[in-house]
Amino acid sequence: MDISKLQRRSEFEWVVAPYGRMRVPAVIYASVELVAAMDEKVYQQATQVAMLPGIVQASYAMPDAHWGYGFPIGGVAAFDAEQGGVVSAGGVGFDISCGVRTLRTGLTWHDIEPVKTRLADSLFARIPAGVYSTGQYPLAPPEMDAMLRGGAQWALQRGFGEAADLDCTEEHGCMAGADPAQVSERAKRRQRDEMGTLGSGNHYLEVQHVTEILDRHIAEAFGLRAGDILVSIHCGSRGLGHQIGTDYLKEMLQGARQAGIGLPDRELACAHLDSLLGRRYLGAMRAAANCALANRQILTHLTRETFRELFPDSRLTLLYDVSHNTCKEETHAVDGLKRRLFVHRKGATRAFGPGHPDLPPQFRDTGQPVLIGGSMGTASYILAGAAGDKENAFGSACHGAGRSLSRHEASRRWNGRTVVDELRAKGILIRSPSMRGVAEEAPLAYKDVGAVVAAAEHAGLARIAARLEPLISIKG
DNA sequence: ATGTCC
Repeated sequence: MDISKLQRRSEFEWVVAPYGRMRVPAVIYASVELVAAMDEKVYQQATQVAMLPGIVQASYAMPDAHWGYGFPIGGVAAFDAEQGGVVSAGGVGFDISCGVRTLRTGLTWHDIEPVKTRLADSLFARIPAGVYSTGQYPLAPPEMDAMLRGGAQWALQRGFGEAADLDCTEEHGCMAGADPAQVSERAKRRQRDEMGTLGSGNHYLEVQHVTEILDRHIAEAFGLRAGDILVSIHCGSRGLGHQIGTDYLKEMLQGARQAGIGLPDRELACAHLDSLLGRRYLGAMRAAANCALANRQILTHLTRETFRELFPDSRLTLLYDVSHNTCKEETHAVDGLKRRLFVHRKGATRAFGPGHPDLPPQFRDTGQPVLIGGSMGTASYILAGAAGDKENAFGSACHGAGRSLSRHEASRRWNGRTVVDELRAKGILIRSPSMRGVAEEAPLAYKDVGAVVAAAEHAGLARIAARLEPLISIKG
């Protein structure tokens, strides 16, 4: 990105003042190196989002931002229904409510290392992964609707997981306002056999160890110590969310034309929040969020079963479950006035800080855990939301390393088998049904996650608590 | 991300 087009408001904050059809500024949080390396498309997309009706305060891009469909991945934008605000399917993303959950295992590196190969093979045998994978829990229509309404709470009632898991899941495991009637039959049909599956692309299940504690107070509150083994699960709403995105994008393109919303880009198709179409999308999107929550809950159950085979006394407890592709109705202070806003976070994690009223009691002192997955074979980080009195980007942070090369370019440059062998030499075991998928996810196809989280911290979005490195990665 | 083009 040409940084001469940006004003540097502070060391890690870059601003495009409104010009042309922009209603608000565009703000990018990043180091000079990250912003210079960003695709020009991020500038274009962040400024075009700033043109949408009812946008409040600014259009934001996180340090891991890259080119997405309509909105940048790593984009945050909030809209006010009373000021003609909109909801956009492209502003949530196709993988609705994709997210990360991290479990503590009570085990240490010394417990895992001798059985690493067996554990990798057991997990790969138990966790369905890959684009065509199906699970063991087909859902007939009435069950499908119950799942779409109940999310992780539904999963718990069906025997997947423990009651305490819900206390450590955003929305307490169930997104309110889900309306299965707004989800097409086609979307439900696609999901029928996909519950409890990881999916493909950048989705993974990783066994990780804590290699560094960077904030002793937060780490202690999160129950993390150096050498601890954690399991992180990154996945979303599979075929259902994708189909909902496809269905509503098409409707929103027609609807925007009829509603007289001038779109700077057809990929920014949207509907007024107070319109029937806008409300229908929100009902469907929230149902997809429950699908993702239920999916991660089932995968948690499968993970626990696998660990119990090798470690009969192991007890896996949930640290937290966060989504990073959402639109949520939240209260935020804008120019000193509290307003109800619809906050789109696409490839961006909610990062509410200490004292935020929406957080469960155990996170009131620290702020919520912000779970940042690196690329395959590289570090992940656990952060905590920043202090509320200087909330940035409506309480949001980055979600991962962010791509630096396209999938196509990555698969051209690397061979999957070679990538697996190189990581094995570093003590990291990869299990995947797709060597092409592994090539697309090669570590060097992503930005440096360490630089991304450092920028997030310096920009005041969140505070780094712990660094994790992978031992085993089950890839889709 | 995705029955990787209904």
